[in-house]
Amino acid sequence: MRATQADIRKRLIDRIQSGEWPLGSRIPDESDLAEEYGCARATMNRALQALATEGLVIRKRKGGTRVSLRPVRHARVAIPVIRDQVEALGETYTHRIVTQETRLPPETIRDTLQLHAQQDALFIETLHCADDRPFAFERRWVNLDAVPDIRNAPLETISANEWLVQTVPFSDGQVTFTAVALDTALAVLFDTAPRTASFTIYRTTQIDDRFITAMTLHYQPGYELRTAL
Amino acid sequence: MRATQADIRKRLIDRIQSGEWPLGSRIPDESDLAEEYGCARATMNRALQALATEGLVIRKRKGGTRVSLRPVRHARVAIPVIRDQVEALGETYTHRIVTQETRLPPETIRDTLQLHAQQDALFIETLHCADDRPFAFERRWVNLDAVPDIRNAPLETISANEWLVQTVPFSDGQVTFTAVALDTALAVLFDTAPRTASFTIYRTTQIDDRFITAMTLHYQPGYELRTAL
DNA sequence: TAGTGGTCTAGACCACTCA
DNA sequence: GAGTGGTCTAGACCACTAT
Repeated sequence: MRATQADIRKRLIDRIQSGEWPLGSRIPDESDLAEEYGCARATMNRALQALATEGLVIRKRKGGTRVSLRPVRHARVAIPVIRDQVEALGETYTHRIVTQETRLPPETIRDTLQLHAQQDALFIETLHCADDRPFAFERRWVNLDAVPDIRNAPLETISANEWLVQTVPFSDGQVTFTAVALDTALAVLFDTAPRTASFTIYRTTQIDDRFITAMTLHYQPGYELRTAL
Repeated sequence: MRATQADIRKRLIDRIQSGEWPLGSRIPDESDLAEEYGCARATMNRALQALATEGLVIRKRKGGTRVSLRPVRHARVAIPVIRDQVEALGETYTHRIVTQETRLPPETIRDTLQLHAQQDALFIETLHCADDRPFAFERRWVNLDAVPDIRNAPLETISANEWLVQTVPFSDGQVTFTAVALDTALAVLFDTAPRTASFTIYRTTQIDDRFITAMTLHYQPGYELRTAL
């Protein structure tokens, strides 16, 4: 069988793990390795690029390819729509709008969404439930200039989370994971003690330089976000 | 200038965002698109594969390429060595071993590391500090069969975290992010109130089918893990 | 400035999977 | 069975950067 990129990658990793190529050392260049493994340079290039993406090697033009001294591993975390997350657990998704109003946002939100000084924004609080039990609580500000149509969206039927994903798909954004203590009102919602720890995601969404929405999502106590390295 | 994969990708995304290719619709195949954009099929293939990796389109042999109905975004999170994390903040890293002993692990750890019934494992608790302030607290079990040399490692000088990254680099593993309430002892360490919320990472590490270590890492209250979508 | 990786082209064959 | 994506080859030129 012909050598594939995946095979070659494994064999290269072996040479690193075995210590044949120590951390920080320079390894042969693409052309030499391609010849050694009997493949085209393009194939070896793909294999080495994959290793670079994983953080195992560092590649520089003219500088060659080196085994990473400080391999930084990356985890790829899926950020699904909450409905999908609940349904993936085999439970029934429902949501309830707790607050929905158009008003002046606080300064931090105004800065984040890059709004003008006296510009209103849409504020929505949504409780997401799994089998009627609270699953996550969402606080969201929406830039009405960026998505004016949301004024007419049936948010009782389709959550702002879903509506935005369908309407402004493929946006860019920033995500922050953290842990916060639930305030009293949220503790009541989740039927737990005040100050219980909640896994929390803070997220902003934009398309190009147009800031669309800023959201805080508090998950139910005990929620875990899992992934493979 | 010749059309590059990145240019083409942007132009394809535009056609999706503009609604020309609605969610769920099938888009032309590689060869047609390559002809339309005046590039080789391999180039178009790379562009489309990138979109597939981002979750924007779904590709199937014979089935063609479709715009994803439910785009699942992914965030790529770096999992650095804690020393690097602290030093990236411009602070000085130190660590202190709180506990270090070889003993029988609890059942959950025994299962996770796939140890025999009466097999000892190394238990280490480490406090990681930034400018002498507690930064994160690590509880770790190490499979001594997998890395016997750790018995002789100078763990006071180099933390188990760093030693393992250098010794068994490029391992696979599972990562779980969650929020937990600090117990009393940890609250004292972090100089905060008991039950304060702590961003917590649970992680296991393996090479092939060899389980090396299981670790719980409690970050200081207020810690945030940031990334871009 | 020369060596190295980055990436495109044109062609080929293969592997899935839908009809 | 036929259409589509998956991926390899061989060659070329370009862009960065270490020396």
